[in-house]
Amino acid sequence: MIQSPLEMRHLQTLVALADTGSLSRAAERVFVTQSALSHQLKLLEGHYGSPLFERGTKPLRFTQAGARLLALARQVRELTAEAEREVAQWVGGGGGQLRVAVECHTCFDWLMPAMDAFREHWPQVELDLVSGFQAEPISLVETGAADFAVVHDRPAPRAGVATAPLFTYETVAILSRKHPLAQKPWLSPQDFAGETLISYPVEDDMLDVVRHFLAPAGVKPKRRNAELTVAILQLVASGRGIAALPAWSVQAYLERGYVVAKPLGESGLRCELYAAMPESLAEKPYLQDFVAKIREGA
Amino acid sequence: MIQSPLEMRHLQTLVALADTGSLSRAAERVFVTQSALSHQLKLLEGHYGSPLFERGTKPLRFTQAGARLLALARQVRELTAEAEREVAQWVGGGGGQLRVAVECHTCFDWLMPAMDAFREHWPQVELDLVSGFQAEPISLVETGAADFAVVHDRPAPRAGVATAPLFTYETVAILSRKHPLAQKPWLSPQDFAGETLISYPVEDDMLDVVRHFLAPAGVKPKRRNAELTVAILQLVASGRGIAALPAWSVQAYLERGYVVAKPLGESGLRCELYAAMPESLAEKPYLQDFVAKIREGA
DNA sequence: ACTGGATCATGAATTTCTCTCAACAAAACC
DNA sequence: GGTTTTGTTGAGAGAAATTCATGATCCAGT
Repeated sequence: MIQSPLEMRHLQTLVALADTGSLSRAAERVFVTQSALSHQLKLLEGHYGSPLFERGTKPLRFTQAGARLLALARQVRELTAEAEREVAQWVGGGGGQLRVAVECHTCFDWLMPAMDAFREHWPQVELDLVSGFQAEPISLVETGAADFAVVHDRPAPRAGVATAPLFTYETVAILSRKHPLAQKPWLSPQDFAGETLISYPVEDDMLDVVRHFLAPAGVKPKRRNAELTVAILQLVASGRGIAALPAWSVQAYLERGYVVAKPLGESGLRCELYAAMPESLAEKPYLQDFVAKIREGA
Repeated sequence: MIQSPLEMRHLQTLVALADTGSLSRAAERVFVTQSALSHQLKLLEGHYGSPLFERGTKPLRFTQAGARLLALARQVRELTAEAEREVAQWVGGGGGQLRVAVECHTCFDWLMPAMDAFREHWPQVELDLVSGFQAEPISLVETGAADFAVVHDRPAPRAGVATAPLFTYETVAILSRKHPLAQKPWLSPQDFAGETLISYPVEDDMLDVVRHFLAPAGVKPKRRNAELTVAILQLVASGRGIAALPAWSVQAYLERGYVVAKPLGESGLRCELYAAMPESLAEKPYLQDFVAKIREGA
């Protein structure tokens, strides 16, 4: 065994690097500054006497050495997670329940894979979805009706409720390619004034656009609803109005040129997603694992 | 992936714990204080909510959780070492030579397994033994005639020569069961006065006993030589004299009651083994790995 | 049961490291 | 060519692991 400076955090970094394709995004993923990663990698590369990836390519490309260490990282992470799950199930008795409350429709896109992975790894934990569309999800946690809520922005601290950041994303305006506003580099709230906002059938203040973009500017466009993301896009493409969705949820359609996306405001509208859990459960390994799975997007 | 406090150092600790069977010996093995390990393990056990091994049994017994993590540790260490060897061979070109000089006969007992493992892992490195029995091994390194020397005690720093601690051991006196001195709890230098010292055919000052025990007290017993450890034991058992050998090298014979061992001095004679290497090579991964293999005893 | 020695635990202080911060360099992108 | 994104670097702050000193516990041998 070579005494090496390789630590778990380096393995996490490598995986995040491969998953995100850039230093700065990898830094977000592991909740440190990109400066930290730069230092980390400099040290590693110094130790191995070789660069681990080519900088300045998008996405970055690993060198042979980097790729080998990345493979190691994936193996080790997998093995470690497995061992720790086993131990946790012996120690914790294996039981438990996890009732998930969600307030945003698009969340299901990433929630489903995470839930699937979870079910496989924690078969003894009862996993349920409780609708969060009527009540505020966080109050469901507070009252004990849910064990896990996905909420927007950092929630105000409440007694008995722990929170953890999940990830951030950008919500963008979606327009038909032929829409007049498609010429602008970005959209202002006023641009929505005469338009129809196409969205999921939820309350106004459950929508990122309304809460953080339109409402502050006093703009209240007409609304039209659709249950499914594809349906919304259909309406947008046929010129029935504008939508506002998380950038990643429409990635595929943008690449095909089906519709176009525009930032909301000059610097875009970034939204943060947080998890809220009962403090009594926050330390449970299966809950922490669930959070981790969501962060990794699987 | 559960975000866990499990770090590489913890895995090293677990393996050392299993190999040595006690906290304090494991601490020696990883070159930290026993206190450090105690803290480490307390943290780990706190995290997993379960003890990892039963204390106060000799050797210690792992719990189910501890055993699982130990298995993980072994896996991860193996995978990591393998990956790093590959990377090192790509980066370093794979070549190199390793000429080993040794000054003590018993060293071969642990050197051979280490060399065997090394040959397997670094097939491209030329591994040779150069006799260190005529010259002082460390000067062979200094003159460039050897790349690796095993020496006693911490060597005085020399220009261009790097040193690294290998391990410590106790050398004990070996007597026939019927020998009068076998009644004493420990032997003083004076006890050797009228006796015959049976040892390997090397200079006086190459023997731990002489250099650190007898010579300082001005005692110079008669000497009689044998090439092989078994031969020495033979002579001892038949009452021809006393030997002084590393405790671990005669372990098997002691258990069978073939001979008896006595500490040299009231608190025993502990010897330290060091490696001396050219500074220019000290950082080479294959050299560090060789050191590591020796420390692990394989 | 008592004593001596070895093994392990604990708390405070220190050292060691990593991270962040802030300013800079280098690309990339209009 | 300016402007924005992305990565680098050095210094300082903060956290965490280690050591040191000491106390508790356990086992062996009488």
